[in-house]
Parts: sequence; C-alpha cells; structure tokens
Amino acid sequence: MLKFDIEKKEGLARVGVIHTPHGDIKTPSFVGAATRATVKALTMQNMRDLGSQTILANTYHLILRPGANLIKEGGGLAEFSSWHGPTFTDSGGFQIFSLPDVKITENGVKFKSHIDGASFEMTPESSMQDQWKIGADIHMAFDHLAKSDSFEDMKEAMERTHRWLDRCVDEHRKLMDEDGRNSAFKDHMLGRAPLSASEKAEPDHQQYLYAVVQGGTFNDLRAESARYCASKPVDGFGIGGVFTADGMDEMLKTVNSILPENKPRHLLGMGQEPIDLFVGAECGCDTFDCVGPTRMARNGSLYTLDGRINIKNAKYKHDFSPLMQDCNCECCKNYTRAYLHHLFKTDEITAKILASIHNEYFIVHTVDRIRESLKDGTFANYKTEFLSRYYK
RNA sequence: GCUGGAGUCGUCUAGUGGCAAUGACAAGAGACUGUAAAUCUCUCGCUUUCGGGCUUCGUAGGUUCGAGUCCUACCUCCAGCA
Repeated sequence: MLKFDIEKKEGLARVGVIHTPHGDIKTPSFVGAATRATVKALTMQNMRDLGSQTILANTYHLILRPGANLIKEGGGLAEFSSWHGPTFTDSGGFQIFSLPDVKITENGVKFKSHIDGASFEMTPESSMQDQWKIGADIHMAFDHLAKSDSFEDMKEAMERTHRWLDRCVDEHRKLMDEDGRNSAFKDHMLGRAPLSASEKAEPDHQQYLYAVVQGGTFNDLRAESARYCASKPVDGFGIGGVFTADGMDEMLKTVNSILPENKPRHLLGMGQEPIDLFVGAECGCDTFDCVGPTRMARNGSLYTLDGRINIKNAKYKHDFSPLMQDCNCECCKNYTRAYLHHLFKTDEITAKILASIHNEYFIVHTVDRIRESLKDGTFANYKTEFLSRYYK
C-alpha cells in the first residue's frame, strides 16, 4: 500500500505526505503536467528550481512515442526523463476519448494514432501493462469519459469505469506479482525459500494504482462512484471528468466524504484557475495537475496576484516593472514586462520558457502556500485575501 | 533621350470590365482546465440606428450602365539601349 501520512486536518482539507519510491510529496501539491515526459518549454532542472515536487506523464502519448518498452529500457519514467523524483501517469483514457473515430466496446477502446493513423486498442489490461512499463510511481485506472454530460451518458460511463476498474485492479496486482516482487518473494513462490514478514509486505519494485471517480455533475452518481472506488483495494483516487469550478465544491464534498480518509486523492486536470486549487484543497483533494499554467504561458497569458494578464498587449511595451512584484521566480527576479513583451512579439523561444517558469512557479507556490496556511490555521484568511484580489 | 516593364490597405502580394478589392506578414484584441495546442478565434479604408452610407488601387482626363482592370496625357521607379 502507498504510504500516506496525514499531519493535520481542517474539515475535509488535510496536510500530508505521500511516500513514493522516488521520494516524498508534501500535500496539497500541484503536479506538473509532463504529458510526453517533459513539461513543455521547461527542463527538469527548471522544474526542480521552481519547486515542483512531482510530475504527471501520459500513457497515450508515451505508447505512441517513444513506446512503453523504450521507457522501461531507459529505466522508467523518472530515470528516462532525468526527473528522478515522484511521478504519476494518466491512463490515456482522457486523450483517447477526445480523438475522432474511437470505437468503444466493453473490452476497451479502438482508436487510430493521431500521428500516423496506425490502429491501436487500449484496454484496462493494456493500460496497466503500459503504465507498468513506463514505471511511474502512481498509475491511474483506465476510465471511460462520457460522450455528453447527460445523465444517461454519465451513468453509462461511470458504470463502465467501475467494470474496467475491477480489471485494472486485477491486472495491476498480476503485474506486481510477476514483475514487481523482489527476488526473495520469487524464490518463495518457487518453493526455494521462506519469506520474512517485511519481504512479504513490501515488493521490491512497487508501483501504485489510483481508482478514478466519475459521475459528472450528478452528485448521486458521484457518490455511487466514490463508494464503488472506495471498496476496491487501490492506493488512492483520481477524481475525473471535472471541467469547471461550477458546483465543484459540492461534488468534491460528496466524493471526499465517502472516500477513505487515509488514501490520497488527486483532482484530475483542474488547476488553471487558482480558485480550483483553493476549493480543491479545502474539499479534501491532495494533488492536482493541469496543463493550463504552461499552456497559458506559451500563449502569453501570465498569472499575477491581480489576475492573469496578456503580456502581448500593447500596454506592456514600455512597462519596465517585473511581471509580478514579490515573485521569487527566475523570470520575475531578472526580467521586466517590457522585455517579456518584446520576446513574445518577436516570437523568441525564450518568451515561452520564461513565461512557463513563472506560471508553473505561481501555481506550484500557490498550492504550497495553501498547504502552509492549512498547517498554521490561516487558510480561510489566505483564501479570502487571494481570491478577492485575484478575481476583483 | 529611346524601347520595354511596373506603380493596389503599414509592408509584400492577388486581381485582365460587376470590387471595399485576394493571400501573407505586421498591428489590435480574445480564448485556452487528466495537452493531436510554441495553438485557435475575431478585428484590421472611414462611418453606421449593422440594412447600409461614404471615400479608395501613382495623378488628371476619357470610354462604359459599371473601371484597380480599357484609352490618352503626365509623374515616379526598374531594366536594356543610347
């Protein structure tokens, strides 16, 4: 079982530490979106420097290129990418469901590569196998995204997600026993040697599985999904299919009141808007990932405590102040808005690098400060102060 | 000086009798939430009660129902010849 220590609780919110084979994650924490085993425009050293604790890569993208086997050959995601720290993989379900011409059957999803049109089929088993090879510390179960937000489609997607979860759990356990067990365990299984308690308890090559809660905007479905996922022998939970902050707090309260307290919860894909992170943490989510901060950055939309600004706007041409006062990121400590404006207008690659450093830092540190404020009991004040200024 | 060619929105460019006029860039603004996104959308002569109205394709005339497109003259630029 994935070790998760809770240091402090406040309502549904909690401060904790997830202990992974590649290191600890202090939670709540923002996870950098490293879809193709890289955070776009940033090096892993950039990510360490800006304070990121962990990254999340994507199984769909990695099986197309460079292939799960190659990442395994390279020592697994953390080593292959030189991140060396804790890692997550998303199952690929979300991407595949966004492709045109997908054929969904009970067995899995048939789709064509967006790169060369080659036909693939991903099933709960194959996603688990690929994620095992990719070798992140924490894997997501292969879930089913609803094709619309109608109750019928949501219910169907949720129920299939549950059936697929059972298959994910079985496959994950099988991989653990075949590949993850230490040599002592394997000797034991072959009748060669007895097994000590610690050897039995802790495989040598451990990877962990999160179930994914579905149910869309229907809180009764969310509750049903949370109960189902909670009943399974998984290490934590992803909360999927959330697209807007509207009603998210109620949904998260419903779900996180049902999920067992002693396992971590990851809010999938949310965190472009700071309010998502405050609400998410307040309602008991421990980790977040989102492509928003880096995508916004590449497109010139940059976070400040007074809201996002578009650095390409003409009004910043002569603005020689830092992007954001009192920001300790490499970008704000060294460069002016006028310079960033110039880099964007001239389409220099450095524009995207500096902007990504800032936006990622901003979101990572906002969640870090949420964690600190929960620890010292000032969360409510921090939330009010931050949100009233940011969204004024 | 002669002979050819060319002058169209900030720039380059399409256009060969129905045109406020093509495309690109530049400019201005917006979007983006488990990344087919260093992407996409809108505006880009002036004006409007969004139906339209007005003024535009080097300049000035002309032919025509209608001219950026045809004719004449002039101006400027380019090439070749003197």
